[in-house]
Amino acid sequence: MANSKLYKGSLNTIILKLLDEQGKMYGYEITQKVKALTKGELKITEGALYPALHKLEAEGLLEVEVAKVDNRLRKYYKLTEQGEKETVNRLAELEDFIRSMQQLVNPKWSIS
Amino acid sequence: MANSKLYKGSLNTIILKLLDEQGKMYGYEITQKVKALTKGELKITEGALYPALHKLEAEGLLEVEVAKVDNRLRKYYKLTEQGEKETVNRLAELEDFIRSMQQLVNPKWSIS
DNA sequence: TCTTATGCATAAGAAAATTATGTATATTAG
DNA sequence: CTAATATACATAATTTTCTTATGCATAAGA
Repeated sequence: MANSKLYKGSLNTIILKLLDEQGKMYGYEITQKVKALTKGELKITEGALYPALHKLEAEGLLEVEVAKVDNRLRKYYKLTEQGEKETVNRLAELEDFIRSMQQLVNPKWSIS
Repeated sequence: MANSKLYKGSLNTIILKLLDEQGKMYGYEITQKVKALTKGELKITEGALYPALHKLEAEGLLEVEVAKVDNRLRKYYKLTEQGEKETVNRLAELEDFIRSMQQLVNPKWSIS
C-alpha cells in the first residue's frame, strides 16, 4: 500500500463524514467506499477500522443496529445526535489541516 | 492546539520539503517557518521535531553543520544527495494523499 | 474444491506523536 | 533590576493510532 503511513489521525473523521452523507453504513462497506472514492489510493485496514468504530460508539458518537443479510452478519452504524455535532467540528478541522498541508507542500495549488 | 492529532505521518515530508526549498535550516527555524506558512494552524512540537531530524540524519537523508550565533548553538540541516531523491518520492506520495483526502472530505474542491 | 469475496473481531507490535522535563543564553517589559 | 519571554537544543515517559497477523464464519465463482 502506498500511503500506509500517512493518514493517521484522520480515520475517525473520514468515518464520521461518510456516515453523515450515507446515513448508515457497515464496516466492510466503509472500506470499499473509501477504496472506490480514492481510486484505490487509500485502503482502510480492518485492524484500524473496527477498533475505531467501537471507540466512536463508546464515545457516544455512533450507534449500532445489527442486521442479517444473506445469512451474514452486518453491523450498521449511524451518527447519534452528538455525533452529528462532532462531525461538523472535526470536518472543519480536517479541512483546515488539508489547506495547511497544501500551503506547505504546494502553495501553487488553489482551492475553488 | 487545534490540529494536534492530525498531521501524523507527514512531519518528515514537511521537513524534507522545507529543506529542499530553503537550502538549510535549523530546528527552531523550521518550527517558526511552519507556523508562519500555515498562519499558526500547524505547530510542530520540539518533542516531535528533534527526534525526527535525528532519525532523518541517521537514515542518511540529512547532514548537519553546527554553528554558533550570538553565543547560542544552532544545528543547520540540509539534504544529502540521497535526501534530495527521497524528497521527490515522498512529496509525490504526500500530494497523492492530500488529493485523496480532499476527494473524501470535499469532492467539490478542485485543484488547479 | 479451492480461492476470493464478504463480514466481523482482537492481540501484538511498531510508529509517531504529545506532554513534561531539562539545560542554557538573549532580549524585552515592568 | 528582575522576571518573563524568546531562542535553541535534547530526551524520557506515555499515549494514540496505526500495521500485521491471526481467527472465525458464510457465499460465490473459477
